[in-house]
Amino acid sequence: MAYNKNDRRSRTKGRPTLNEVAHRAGVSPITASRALRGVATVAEELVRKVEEAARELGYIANPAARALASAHSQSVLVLVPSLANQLFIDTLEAIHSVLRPKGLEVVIGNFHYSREEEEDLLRNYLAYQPRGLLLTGFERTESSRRMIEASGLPCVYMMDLDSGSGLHCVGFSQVNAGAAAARHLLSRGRQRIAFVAAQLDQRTLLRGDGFRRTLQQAGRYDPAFEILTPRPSSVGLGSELFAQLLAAQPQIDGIFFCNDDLAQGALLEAARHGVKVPEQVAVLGFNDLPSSAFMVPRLSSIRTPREIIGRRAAEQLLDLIAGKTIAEPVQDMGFELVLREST
Amino acid sequence: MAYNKNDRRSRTKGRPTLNEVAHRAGVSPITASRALRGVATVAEELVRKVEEAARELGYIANPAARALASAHSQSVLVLVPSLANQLFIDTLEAIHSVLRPKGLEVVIGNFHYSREEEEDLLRNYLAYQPRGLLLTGFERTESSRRMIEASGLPCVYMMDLDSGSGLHCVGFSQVNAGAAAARHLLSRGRQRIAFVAAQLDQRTLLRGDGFRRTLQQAGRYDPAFEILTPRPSSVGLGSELFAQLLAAQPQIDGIFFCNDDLAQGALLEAARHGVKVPEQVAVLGFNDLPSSAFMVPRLSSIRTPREIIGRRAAEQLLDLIAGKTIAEPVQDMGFELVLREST
DNA sequence: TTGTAGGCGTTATCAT
DNA sequence: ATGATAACGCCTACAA
Repeated sequence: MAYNKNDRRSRTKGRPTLNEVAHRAGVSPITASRALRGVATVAEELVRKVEEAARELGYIANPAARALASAHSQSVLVLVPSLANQLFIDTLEAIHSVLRPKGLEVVIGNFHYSREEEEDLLRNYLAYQPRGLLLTGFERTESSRRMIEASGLPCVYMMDLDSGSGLHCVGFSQVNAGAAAARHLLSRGRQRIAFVAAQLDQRTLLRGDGFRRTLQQAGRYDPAFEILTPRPSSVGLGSELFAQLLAAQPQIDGIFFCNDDLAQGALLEAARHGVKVPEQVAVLGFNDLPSSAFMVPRLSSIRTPREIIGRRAAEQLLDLIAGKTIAEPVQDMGFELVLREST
Repeated sequence: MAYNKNDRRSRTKGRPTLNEVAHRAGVSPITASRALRGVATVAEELVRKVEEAARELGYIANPAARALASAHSQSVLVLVPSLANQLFIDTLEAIHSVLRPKGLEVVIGNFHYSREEEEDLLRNYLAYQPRGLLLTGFERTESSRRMIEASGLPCVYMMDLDSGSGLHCVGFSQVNAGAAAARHLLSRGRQRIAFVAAQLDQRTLLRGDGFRRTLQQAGRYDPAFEILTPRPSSVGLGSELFAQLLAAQPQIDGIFFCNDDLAQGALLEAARHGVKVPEQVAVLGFNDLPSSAFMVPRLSSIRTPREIIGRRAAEQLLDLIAGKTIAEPVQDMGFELVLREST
């Protein structure tokens, strides 16, 4: 019997193909395919044979061929604004932990807080035909929105909540979190309360809104007590802004920082200048990063449930991919005020 | 003229294909392909036409089809041990900045300091037929080594140096860095010098070796002044280990931490207990993370050139992919002692 | 410089 | 329950 050129039984180099597995198992390629994917009805014994053949050959499916034939890859595209913020690393880990066991690859796109970059990432990565999308927040370009819509892909939005839109989202109310921060500082008897924010992404701004509104309602809002800068958040920036704020407004007795790294920098700067925290000025952070608990004084913060958000968002996406209807498209995971020594 | 079923001129749904671009430009698909990739010799005017057609159609090549036909994707696989360490984020950013403009996608694999996980990642991601590999360090399983070898892919090793092997690597001598740390502490007149390390990956251990050897040569080595733990490095752990070490060995007057986060934790713990740094005990970190410069006192550290390492490694890989011969397969990027207030 | 033919490895569709 | 056949969209090889 002559082998035709498509027959790979005798091939000795390169990775094994489904064909070879099929031959070794004595079945047709399509049966091997089905057996390996656990779909449809394949006789138990055949499944066993195929799996054995695959194992012996060290067979691993070619994702490109698979994607081409099925018109979709086994990946999920996750877009985050930064990798420098531990917040998103934690989120990614959580996502990973639920998607990986399901055989889905997590493709990470870092858009550096740039809407244009996010748009580019979408344009490029959508071409990979991912199974679903995990996006951060609701703020993006019109083009991005259209591409997401046009892709028809299941999509879950993380970190923020948006009840009106009908979008699937898992997060917490940024506005409420900001309000809670203000209420806490107020409850500590603080009178002249500042807000310091960097990066100025949508969520930061919403936090600021909630914070500001609460202060206003308490008759304690002063726009001079606000520093907003688009510069990237960091410990160094926190030190700098703290010094700047206290120099300009020495009477301030409470500060809410939009992220823990800023607050940590403030704590450090305060120590350097002998400013007593919380006696002279209370410092409240946001996100509760791991190191915050070890600052001097230990930083009070608002803990955001990024692990749960990541997990739930991934699970919800899994359901969407499976075609299930989501009972609760808007999942509020809340947040937690973590009181330590700095407030 | 009847359209055959392969003819997509009239197709109205789904993403545009190369065929459609070709038709619109009035050329054959292969010419369109060549024009878009900028390969071979295609008449300038045809290139223009094809590009215009592609733009009008919003054409984006299907990576799966491309990978299947060409037997390789447009991705580079980068394997790092952690995303929680800013060190690797910086490295990834640098890699990104050189590979992205060349049209290469950076696929990130986080192996969580686990050799087994790295092996899994290789097994899975090699199936994607990346153009090249960017790996961290030299420590891995035999299987991993074999897979890398068998893949025949260009590969550059980052962070450490290994002159004997003939492997391409970009990094610095971990041993020398450890030695430099010891020499510095010694030069500060420290007599009882400790070494605190977590994670215990190969590079950390090598740093320890260099550090230890230098102390031994100076007659100042005491094994009781060493804490090695496989637990993950963090600020909190640094605080804990510092307290533990000083309780057990109060006479210690200098400590080298294998990573800045540990050193930062130590500084915080010292402040909490009124231990004077550097008067009573000098604290030296490693990597020089951004926040270290803002600690109280400002942390002395050894700055590792991860940005340059990432960039150079990526550039070297690009050369390898292009089939160029590398003049300097081993690139020592050095390190820098950053003296601040803690030593 | 351009085009033709064929195949890359897998899965969907339709039979059996 | 299993298989034959034909795509999937692009690129390599070779031919013109």
